[in-house]
Amino acid sequence: MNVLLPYTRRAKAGSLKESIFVNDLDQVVNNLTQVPKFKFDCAGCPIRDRAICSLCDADELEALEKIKFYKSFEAGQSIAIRGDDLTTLSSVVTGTASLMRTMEDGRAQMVGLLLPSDFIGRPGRTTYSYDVTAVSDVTLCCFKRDPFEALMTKTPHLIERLMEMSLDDLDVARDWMLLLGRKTAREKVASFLKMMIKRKSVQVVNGARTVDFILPITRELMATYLGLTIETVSRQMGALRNDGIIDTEGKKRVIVHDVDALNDEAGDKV
Amino acid sequence: MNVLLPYTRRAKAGSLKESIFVNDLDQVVNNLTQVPKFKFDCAGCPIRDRAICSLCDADELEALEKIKFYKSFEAGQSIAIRGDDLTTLSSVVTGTASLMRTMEDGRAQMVGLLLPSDFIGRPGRTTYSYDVTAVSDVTLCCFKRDPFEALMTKTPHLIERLMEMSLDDLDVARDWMLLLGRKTAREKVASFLKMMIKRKSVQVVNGARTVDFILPITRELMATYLGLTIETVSRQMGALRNDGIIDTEGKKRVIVHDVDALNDEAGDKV
DNA sequence: ACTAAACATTGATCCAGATCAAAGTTAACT
DNA sequence: AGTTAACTTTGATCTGGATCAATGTTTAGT
Repeated sequence: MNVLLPYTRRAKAGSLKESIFVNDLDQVVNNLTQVPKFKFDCAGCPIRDRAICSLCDADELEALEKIKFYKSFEAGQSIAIRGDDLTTLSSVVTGTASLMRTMEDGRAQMVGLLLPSDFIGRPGRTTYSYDVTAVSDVTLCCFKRDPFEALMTKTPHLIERLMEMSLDDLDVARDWMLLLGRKTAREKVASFLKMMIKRKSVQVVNGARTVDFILPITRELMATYLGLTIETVSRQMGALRNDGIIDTEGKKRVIVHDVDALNDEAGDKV
Repeated sequence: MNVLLPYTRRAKAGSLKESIFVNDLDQVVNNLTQVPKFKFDCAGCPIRDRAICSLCDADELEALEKIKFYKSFEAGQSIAIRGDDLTTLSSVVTGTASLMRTMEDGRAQMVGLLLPSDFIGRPGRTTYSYDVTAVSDVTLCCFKRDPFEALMTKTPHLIERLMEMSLDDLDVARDWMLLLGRKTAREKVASFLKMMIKRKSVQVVNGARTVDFILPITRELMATYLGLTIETVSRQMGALRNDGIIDTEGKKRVIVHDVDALNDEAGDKV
């Protein structure tokens, strides 16, 4: 049996300062300079090119702009609980959030990691299907469901983009199923690091070989993500370090010496 | 390590007669009476009410009817391999197919079980992301990608329905992730039986308590589905039988005595 | 009815990863 | 700089499910 404490235990203990995670350059800059968190309009929006609105033209964007509003959450805060009324649909603008499914006895499985541009909620549903939690400080671009759905019927670009995004999410979920069902602990951890490199589009330092980045989540969340325990994640990180595949510094910094070697450890052919 | 033989080994050995699976009444009737397999038009289509076309009005249906054609596969046959050109999109009309991801060394994970009305392929992709295999004899309603996509841009009902279906698939995949990552073998097997009852909409015999049905897949595919080995699936089926939760007859028939008891074993609250 | 291939069950043993239990680090706040 | 709570690592042991190895059962085709 594989019982993890419910994630809410961590959330209660969270405080603003202690949990600054460095997910991308924008956020680092925000944190360092204490810039007010959501002073942008659509024109200056950091996720304009890949969010739900990315196919929209100027007119459509204007209509969206009229009904949008921002909302922010501190690291560790619950954004929504499975079963909550889904009155608001939103996009992650900055920060990282988790999508989680839990069992009565506390066993928890992360089923999605939400990064900037990812969409929360689904038109046509009236309640949340998952627990959504802010992993780092998070800013959401929100729409009330009714006006958004009304707009959607008039704006094929929105449906098209939402469909693209849903199908991409489906592919990610299914790859993840292979990981959860068939990969070894070492392969799981290597796959996770590989995915971090891919999704964060981390800058490559030494001619596509060495990559240096900051993990956006704790060992506990990694374990929840990978269907493992904290101890196993820790041991596998240690093993990858001993085998010279990676180096670590502090809790969060990871240096991958040879991306190809890491890919081999992940067990995917391509 | 958890190596299963690649599914293709089974496919090669398959022959038509040996693999008649009883998925639903239509198919039983087809098999028994040797009715030609796809003599229907859209008006008489058994999946009209829930397939990709379910929101379409008469005009839209007529346009679809012009470009559709049928294709059938024998049990065990490969429908497509990951990486194949995705020139044809299709809906399952009768039979059962599997969506599979495999690793180089033969480890395989089923990532979707396709039943009548489920859609295969995705607009906007040019290759298959998964191996698709006919589990029973399968009939598909097919569309060439180009004319279908052309039609889709003019027919919001198609996009809307495809989006609904994709989002449903995503929820199924994520529930499955919880199963793969955190459930015990017994819970996995119970969850599978529960899902069979739910998705097949099997007729209830004794006042919502006893349900009697035919498994559409072998122990091997159940194992591939659940991230287990054949032996473990077999032992857990035996354990559920010993504990009086189910009875079995032959390889495929299952009698669930108490659906509520089965639900408890599956480990989901609702 | 018989045969052979496919499929399923059962038993013995093993091992990857869980669990239990400290001890060691890190970093926010005083 | 020191304190403390949160987080991580490391070690010892246990166990659920994998693996190895037969044996039993079903069913298509002769």
